[in-house]
Amino acid sequence: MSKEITSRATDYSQWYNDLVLKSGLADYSAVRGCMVIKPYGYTLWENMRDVLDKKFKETGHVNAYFPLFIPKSLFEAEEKNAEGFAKECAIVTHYRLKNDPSKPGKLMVDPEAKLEEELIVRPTSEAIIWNTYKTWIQSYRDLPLLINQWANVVRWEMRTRLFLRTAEFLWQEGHTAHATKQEAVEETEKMLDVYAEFVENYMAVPVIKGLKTANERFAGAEETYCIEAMMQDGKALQAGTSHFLGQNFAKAFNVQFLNKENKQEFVWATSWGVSTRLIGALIMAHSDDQGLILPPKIAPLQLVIVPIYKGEESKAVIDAKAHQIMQDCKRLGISVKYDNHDNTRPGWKFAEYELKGVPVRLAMGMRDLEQNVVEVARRDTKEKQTMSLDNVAESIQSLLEDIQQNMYNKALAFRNERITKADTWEEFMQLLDGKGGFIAAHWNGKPETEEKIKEMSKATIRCIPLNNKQEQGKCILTGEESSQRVLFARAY
RNA sequence: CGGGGCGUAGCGUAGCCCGGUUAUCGCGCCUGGUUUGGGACCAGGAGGUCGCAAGUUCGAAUCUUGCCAUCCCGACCA
Repeated sequence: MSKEITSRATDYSQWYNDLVLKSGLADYSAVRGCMVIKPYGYTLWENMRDVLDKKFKETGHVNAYFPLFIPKSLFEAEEKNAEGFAKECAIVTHYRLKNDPSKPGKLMVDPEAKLEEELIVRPTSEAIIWNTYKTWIQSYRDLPLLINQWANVVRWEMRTRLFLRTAEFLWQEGHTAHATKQEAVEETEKMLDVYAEFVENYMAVPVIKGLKTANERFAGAEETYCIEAMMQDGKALQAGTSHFLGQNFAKAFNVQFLNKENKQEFVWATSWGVSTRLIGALIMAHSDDQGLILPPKIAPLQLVIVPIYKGEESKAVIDAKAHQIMQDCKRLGISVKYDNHDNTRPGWKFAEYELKGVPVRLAMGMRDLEQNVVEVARRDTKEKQTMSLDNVAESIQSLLEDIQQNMYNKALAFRNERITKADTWEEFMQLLDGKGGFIAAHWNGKPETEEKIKEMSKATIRCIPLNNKQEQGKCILTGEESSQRVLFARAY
C-alpha cells in the first residue's frame, strides 16, 4: 500500500490532505464538500469534546439540544445575522418524494409536497435558540441562562477543505443570557479563556487572544473575541470565537425580563463556539513528513507496544510481559494498544503508528527482555532510548507529560519567531510573501483601509490582541496616525 | 460561480495524441510456505459496466458531442 505522504516543502495542501486521509482520521464522502470522520478521527474529537464539556460544566453551563431546522421567518428575524449567512444556506423546501412516471425505478420530488414555509438547515442556532429563550425568561431570577449544545451545522461553502471547512461540521455552540451588559461581557471573556486554556494546554497549540475588527466580526455581534493560531506554513487559523451579542438578539426575538425594580429590560447575550476545525489546527501545527504528531493529552492512543519475535515460543514470552505492562499503564490511565498481529512486520507497524501520531511506542524483543529493558521511541522528536522494565509505566507517564510540554514549547517558539513588526508597505509585503506569520503593523482603524489591504495583499487583520501595547505610529497603508499595532496574516 | 486538472479492479496507475488479439503495472486481498530489531519474500489465485449517454466506425478505454462526478487555484467563509 502506498502510504508515502507528500512532503510539506513540496506541496503543503497535498501534505495536509495526505495526513488526514492516510492516517485514518477522515475520508471524502459521497456528498460534495462533506467528510466522513473515521473512528480514529472521531475518537480524537471525543477526547477533545470530553475535556471541553467538563470545562463548560465547571463554569456553570448545562447541555441541551435544539432542532436542526429553522423556519425562514425566525431565521431572518435578526437581520445582520441572517444576511451574514444567507449566501451559504441549505434549504428544505419539500417533504416527500414519489415515483417518477417518466423514469421507472427513479424518484422525484413530489411537487404536491411543497412546504408552506421553507426550513433553513441551521448554519448556527442563534435564531431558534433565542426564539425558545423568549418563553423561558421572564424574571431576573431566570438569569443567567447558561446553555451549550453539541451539534452539527451546515454552511454551503463554495470551496471546502478537510476539517478546516466542510459543508457540514460538528461543533459546540454556547448561548447565554444575562441581566447586565457587564456580566455578558465577562461571560464572553471567560469562555474565550476556556478555549485558550484548552487549545494551549491540551492541544499544545499556542494562541493569541484578541478582538476582531468590525469587518471580521460575527454577523449580529457587538464584539467578537477570538483565539488565533499559527500553522507551520506561516498562515493563521482562527481556532475559536466568543461573541458578545449585546441586546441584538434579545430585541429581534423580544426576550425581556422583569428586573428587581419591576421594569422590563432586554437581556444581554453571548455565543461561543469551537468546531472540528480544531482537528485541522492540530494537524497543521504539529505534524511532519512522517505523519501526525498528536499531543498525549488528547491522542486517541497514547502508547503502542510492538513485539519483535521469532517463533511462537518467544511470542508467548513477549505477550505475557506486554500484557503486564498494559495492565500497569491502564492503571495509570494511559491508553495503550498491544499490536501483536502477525500480518504485518515490526517495520511496517513502526511506520504506521508514526503516521497515526501515537506519542510513544515500545518495541520489545527477547534481546530486551533478557536484559530487563525495552526500547522506547517518542513520536515528537523521533528519539529512541532504552528504558528499564522496572516501573516502566511510571516512566512512560512522565515521558508523555514531557512530550506534551515539548510539543507546546516547540510550537510556541515557532509561533513567536513568526510575529514580526513591519513599518512600511514594502516590508509588509516582503514578510507576507517570504516568512509569513503574524505581522504587527499600524492601521488607521478604518474598515475601508483594512479592505484595501486585504485586496492588495490577501492578508487580513487576525485580531487586535487583548491588552495590546499602546504605541504611536503610522498606518502601514495610508500613513495616518495610529495608536497601536494589530496582527495581520494570511489565513485559512 | 470563473480558471485548470482528473475519472481505467479496494487504492494508486500505464495505454488515449496516431482506433485493431485476451486492457498494463504496483500496492492491497485470498491460498500455501518461509520469515519477523525500520514499510519481508517465494509460488499460485480471485477481482473490470475503462464515469454515464448518444454519435462516427467493420471495430471505441482511445475520435466527436452532451451530461455527471471529483480535486486544485480564485472569490466566499469557522
